[in-house]
Amino acid sequence: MENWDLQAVVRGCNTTANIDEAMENSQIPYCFAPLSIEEEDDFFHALPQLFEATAALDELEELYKPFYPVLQPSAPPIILASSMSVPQEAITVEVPKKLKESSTVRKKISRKNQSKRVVKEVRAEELFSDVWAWRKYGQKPIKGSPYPRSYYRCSSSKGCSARKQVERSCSNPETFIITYTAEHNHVHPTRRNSLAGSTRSKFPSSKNKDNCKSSLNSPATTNLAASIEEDHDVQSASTSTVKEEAQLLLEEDEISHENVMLDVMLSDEIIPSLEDLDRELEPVMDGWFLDQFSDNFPSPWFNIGHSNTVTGAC
DNA sequence: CGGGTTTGACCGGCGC
DNA sequence: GCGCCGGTCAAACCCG
Repeated sequence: MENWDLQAVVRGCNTTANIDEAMENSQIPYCFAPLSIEEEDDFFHALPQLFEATAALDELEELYKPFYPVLQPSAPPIILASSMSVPQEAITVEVPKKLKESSTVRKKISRKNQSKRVVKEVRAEELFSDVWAWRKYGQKPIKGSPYPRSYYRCSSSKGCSARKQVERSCSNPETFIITYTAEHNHVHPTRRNSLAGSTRSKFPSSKNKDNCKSSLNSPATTNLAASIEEDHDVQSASTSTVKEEAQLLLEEDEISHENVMLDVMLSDEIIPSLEDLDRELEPVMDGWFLDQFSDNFPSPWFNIGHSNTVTGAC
C-alpha cells in the first residue's frame, strides 16, 4: 500500500522584508519554491546567471499572473504551490492549435482559452495547494497513459473560465502534471472552497470497504486530492487535513481582511476538532514535521505554526 | 436544498 | 469520410 505523505503546507506568508524585497527584485514568480534565508542569500549571490535570465522569468511571470492571488496592498506575498523538497518545474506551452470557428459561442470560448497553458509538475500533496477552489467536471482515460486525466474548473466564482487538468505523471507516478488553462476572471477567491454540502466524506461507509481513508471530513479541496488517489487505485492515509485547512484559512485571514466573516464561519466549523486532534497528535506530528520540513522553510514562515498536519489512520 | 463527484454521452479537431 | 482522441456536458447521485 502506498502511503501518501501528508499534504504539505505549500503556501506560506513570508513576512520578512528582505524576502519580500528579494522576491520583488528578482522578478521570481511567487510560485517558486521558498528558500531558507541562508539558501536565499546563496541563491542570489551565487547565481548571477539567474539575473541574466530575468527577461525569460518576466515572461514566465506574465503567464503566471492569471493564477496569482490578488493581494491586498498591505498583504504579504503568497507562495503558490511551492515545493517542499522537490524542484518544481513550470513551463509554458504555446498550443499551436488551428482552431476553427465553433458552432457555439460556448465552445468557441472554451477552445480559445486553451491558446496558452501553464504546465506544472507537483507532488500529490501540492495538488490543490493553490488558493482557488476547483470543481471536478470530468475524467477521461488518456491514451498512452495508465492514469486518467481529471478536469477541474474554478468554482471560486461563477462564470470563471479557469480550468485545470490533473494527470499523474507516467514517468514519475509520485508526481502529477497540472495544466492550467484560461484565466480567472475574478480576483482573490471569496472563499477557498465553496463548502456548502462539500464537507461530506469522499468515502461513505457503504463504499468504503476497500480503503481506510481518514474519517476526518475535510473541505472539497481535500476531497479532490483524495479523489485523485482513489482514481488511481491508491490506498493511503488521508493526504490532507482539516488542520491544514484551518491553518490555510488563518493565513488567508491575514491576507484578506475582507474575508474575516467567511473565515470565522469556516474556523468555527473546523477549529474545535482541530484542537482535539492537535492534542492527540502533536507529540508525534511535531517531531515528524520538524524532521521533514524544518530545513526547507525560512524560519519566519515556519514559526507561523508547524503542527498543521495530521496523518490519516490506516 | 445546494454544492459536490461520477460517468456515459456528445462534440470538435485531427490524422489517415 | 471515417475513426480516434481529448475536452466538455449534464443527468444521476451523494452528502450535510
